[in-house]
Amino acid sequence: MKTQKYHHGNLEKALLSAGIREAKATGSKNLGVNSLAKVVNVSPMAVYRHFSSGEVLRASISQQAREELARRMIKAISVETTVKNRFRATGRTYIQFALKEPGLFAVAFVACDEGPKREDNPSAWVVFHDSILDLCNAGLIEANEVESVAAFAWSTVHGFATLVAGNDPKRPKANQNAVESLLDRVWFGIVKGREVAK
Amino acid sequence: MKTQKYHHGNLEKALLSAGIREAKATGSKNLGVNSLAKVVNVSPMAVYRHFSSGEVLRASISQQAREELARRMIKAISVETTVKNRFRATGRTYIQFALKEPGLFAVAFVACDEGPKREDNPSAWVVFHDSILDLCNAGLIEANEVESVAAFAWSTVHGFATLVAGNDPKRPKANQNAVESLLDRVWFGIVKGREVAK
DNA sequence: CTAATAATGTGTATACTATAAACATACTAA
DNA sequence: TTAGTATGTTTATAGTATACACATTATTAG
Repeated sequence: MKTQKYHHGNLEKALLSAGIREAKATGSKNLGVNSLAKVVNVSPMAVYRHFSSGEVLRASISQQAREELARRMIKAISVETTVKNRFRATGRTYIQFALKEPGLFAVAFVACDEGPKREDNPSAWVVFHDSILDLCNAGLIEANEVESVAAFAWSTVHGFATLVAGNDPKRPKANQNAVESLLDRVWFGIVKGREVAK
Repeated sequence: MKTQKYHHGNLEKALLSAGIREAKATGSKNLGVNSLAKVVNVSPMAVYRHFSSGEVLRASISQQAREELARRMIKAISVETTVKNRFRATGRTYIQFALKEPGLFAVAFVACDEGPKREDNPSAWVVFHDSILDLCNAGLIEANEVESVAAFAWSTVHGFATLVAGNDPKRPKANQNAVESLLDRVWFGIVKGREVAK
């Protein structure tokens, strides 16, 4: 058994890990300074040596969650062979993330500043946006449509994920067919009927 | 000046009104039991005579916000003359609500149970869903597509509204053109390229 | 009309949470 | 080794939710 050292070793990382664990289990509840400090066996004030406030701590946890999503999207893209399929894979992964990790998803997009911003770490938005730029490079959409398409596709996928991530039984069902049907409709919206053939 | 009566008169309504006012001004901050009690000049514990907990109070305020949105959608629909335009009006109003009343919109859909549920009061979801049933009645979509279309259209509009309601400058712009372009794409996704003519 | 009772509000007390300030310990570098 | 810095703890303050007991008013039954 390891004796309780005065210094934790890597409290910052421990807090973020604990936050992610709590988020997976219970969403945005239990992400308070005191409760997380207790989880990692440290006094509440120790947290402030690494995060200037509880809000900042939660924002960091939120970003960790978004980076996890981005990693899954990148992985999903890597096995696809066409720009269209890569694009669909990003959307599919996004929605599946919300379904499989509703707590993490909720934390990832709670009042966050996620948007078209390139950070050091993989950003879900950037991965998504890049897949749309690829559609443009492949000639499937016009250059002046990129932002419009991005807003539309991101909105649909994010909206659907948000709606299905809630555990309210009255929300839209999200079985395999529902997701693929949604992605079909997104595609029609993107190409505006120009290319309806599969 | 009216003397402070021991009984407030209609504390429940006063709390909800105060909550809506605070929500318009600052979103979901300042919707605590103590702060709202102070706003209406009543002791914190008085709140519990009308709402069993702070969570229940906030859920009621949230529902008020959703009903306000539903009223605006109904009003917008009333001046349109075609099923397609009525449908577009619901989406447009939804997005404009998020733009004009970001605080109210945030409160309306914070961890709420909004979904396909018919309540006594006008529900935004029901208004939206009905406009899609009308598309079906008009023969623009098939009966077996109704739920798929509803999930798609609601997701897109809700997702876009969510993204633009945040005041992060890096989010999608939401000028007139952006909104109409989004609604165009939703329409293509609904009819799946079958009817691309305006 | 009056008295019991129900409805509604207040005051006090407890338990959390966030965080400031002062102090303690341990790591690092001169 | 020692001074300085980084990282933790303790203590104290303020805010929030809410249980419990009590006060006041409204309503209703006799």
